[in-house]
Amino acid sequence: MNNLAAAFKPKSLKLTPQRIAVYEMLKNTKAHPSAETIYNTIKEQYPTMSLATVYKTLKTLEEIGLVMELNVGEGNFRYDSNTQPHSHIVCNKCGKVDDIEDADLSHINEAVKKHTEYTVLSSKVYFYGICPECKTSDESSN
Amino acid sequence: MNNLAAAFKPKSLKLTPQRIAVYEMLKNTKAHPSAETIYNTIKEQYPTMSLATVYKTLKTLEEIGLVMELNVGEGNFRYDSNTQPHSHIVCNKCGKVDDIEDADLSHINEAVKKHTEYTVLSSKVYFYGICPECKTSDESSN
DNA sequence: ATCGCTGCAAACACTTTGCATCCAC
DNA sequence: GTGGATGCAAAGTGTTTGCAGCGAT
Repeated sequence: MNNLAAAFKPKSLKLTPQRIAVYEMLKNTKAHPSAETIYNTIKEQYPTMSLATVYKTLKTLEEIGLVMELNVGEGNFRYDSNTQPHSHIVCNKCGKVDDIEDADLSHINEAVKKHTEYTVLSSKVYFYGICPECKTSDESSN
Repeated sequence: MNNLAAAFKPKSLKLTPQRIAVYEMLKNTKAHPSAETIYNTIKEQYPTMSLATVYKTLKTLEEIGLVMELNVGEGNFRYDSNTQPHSHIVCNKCGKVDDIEDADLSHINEAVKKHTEYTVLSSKVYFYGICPECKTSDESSN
């Protein structure tokens, strides 16, 4: 939350309970939730919270670099409060999204510069597969 | 189009003019168009074509592996008739999407297996940057 | 002739916007 | 006190679906 205050002050953004709740919720999960999921979670404690506010807050947080949007190809966005470069893996069965933090993929940005005339600024890498839990339930259903 | 006939016959899918038009249009462009763009292009020659048919056709083509969906994070899907593994680069200025075909990124699937308990099946890599055309127009506007 | 495909319109899911009220500063 | 934020509802996108008529096999 100190993160929030520090980032908000110079932009004269207001530190509202709703914004704090959205950011704290994201900080405390590894699930990369969608706006809808964030809304449903927070609503339990902030019954007045509206989905539009969640969207507006996420957009604000993204603009100041505290949150990043993920798009794993489901047709909606997921959000991640880890803004360090890292890749993600999606379970093709249950749709879960996990971080992949330790694999160093930073060299691919360098590698690709030899093959394009674009100025390369960033990259997003998504892996797809089957998570351990779904592998286990596969076995039991066979 | 022989591709189409060959892929359709065993699945008893019908080879309609609309489906041919969608697939040929995708085969003849490098622009990774959205469904809407495909629709607008084809409509000139097939005025009766409907957007719903474009969507249905793209879904069918994807299911039989003749087309792949791209999701560069715009909130819609783009389509690519090149189903060989390759990555894409998106211009942050004009939104253009280009193929990156020569950079060998296949090793990242192997690399990531050391860092996850998922069974890794596939990956999607998107680079973001500025395309040569937009770099040039930047200079002239400065 | 059959069964799948088309095309229209309506429905849907996700996200954004307008605006009156509210509250952090 | 003021200007930005909230929350509702309505509108906007992109995509999917239902169904009657059509057309490829």
